[in-house]
Amino acid sequence: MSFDLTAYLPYLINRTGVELAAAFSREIAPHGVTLQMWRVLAALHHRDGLRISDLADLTSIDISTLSRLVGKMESRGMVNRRREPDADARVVAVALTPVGRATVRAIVPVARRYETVALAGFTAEEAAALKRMLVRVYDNLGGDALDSAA
Amino acid sequence: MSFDLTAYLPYLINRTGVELAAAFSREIAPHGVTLQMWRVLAALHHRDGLRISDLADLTSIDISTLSRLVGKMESRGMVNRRREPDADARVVAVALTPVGRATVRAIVPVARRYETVALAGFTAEEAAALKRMLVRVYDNLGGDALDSAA
DNA sequence: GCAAGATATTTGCAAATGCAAATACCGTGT
DNA sequence: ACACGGTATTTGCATTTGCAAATATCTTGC
Repeated sequence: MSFDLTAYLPYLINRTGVELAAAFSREIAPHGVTLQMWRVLAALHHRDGLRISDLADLTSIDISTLSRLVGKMESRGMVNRRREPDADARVVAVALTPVGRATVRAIVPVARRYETVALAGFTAEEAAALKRMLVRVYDNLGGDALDSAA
Repeated sequence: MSFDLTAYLPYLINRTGVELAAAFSREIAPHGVTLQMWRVLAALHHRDGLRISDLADLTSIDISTLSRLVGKMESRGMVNRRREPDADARVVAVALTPVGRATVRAIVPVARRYETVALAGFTAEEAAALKRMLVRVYDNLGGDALDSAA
């Protein structure tokens, strides 16, 4: 029944993610942005005009949380929400405002520095290998391989 | 101002961690255990009799959340809390009960299977390399390298 | 053209979370 | 022995979270 926590992948990923999130949150707080808001901003920087459900996929934030978060960001002038009249009237397209874009511009350098610190001591090849492996793990979880009984 | 989200390490780590957590949570729910409870149980399995603050370090759960969580787990009979009379009376040692140990025994196989699925297609060397790199990233974040201005 | 089932988003609500203050205890210097 | 600054845990409180129900819209089959 041995089970080595310190070599258990979910443990290693979780603690790294939590640490990264906590440190980064502290750093962007002065910009008036929470970590979740940054995730939305980064997703919209990646591709603007996303729908709420696309944002949920891209940010790993629950869709109902996002609905409220986007509302808050809208009231702060970072994004706007609109239903395209000519398209499916159920979907809400979220787009960056000039303020939102300026916020992204302000935070991207911080984000870059963060990655640099996280990967200190890594060669470019190692960093790329790590990222590739994380994508593979993510993809492994996507399927329904886990639905089967033990 | 380009910023490729899909190659951004914190993004890759976060989405993998969230996915892992969500899927695993679903799976252990029938055992009457939440993910956070499992983290506490796994930490105590790693080393029993830990104090609340040690548990916080090991599980990445906030200490005040842990205080309440351990209370709940105690009321469910999974752990007990005691202040050692001969030792520092401020500290609370948390220990697994027989019920807690049985729960660990029930969940460890699920956890093992999870790691297997997450690492499907990885050679043993690749898996080990991934884990080593995650430890390195975690260690990189530990210091105060991030406190300095950009 | 309309009923019935799908899909996108919002909202209700209870539980979880995290910061800060409160509490309880320890240790040192005098 | 005692005041004082430090440490461990708990508690107060406001915010965030996520599930499920409600709402609005679409789509398909008839």
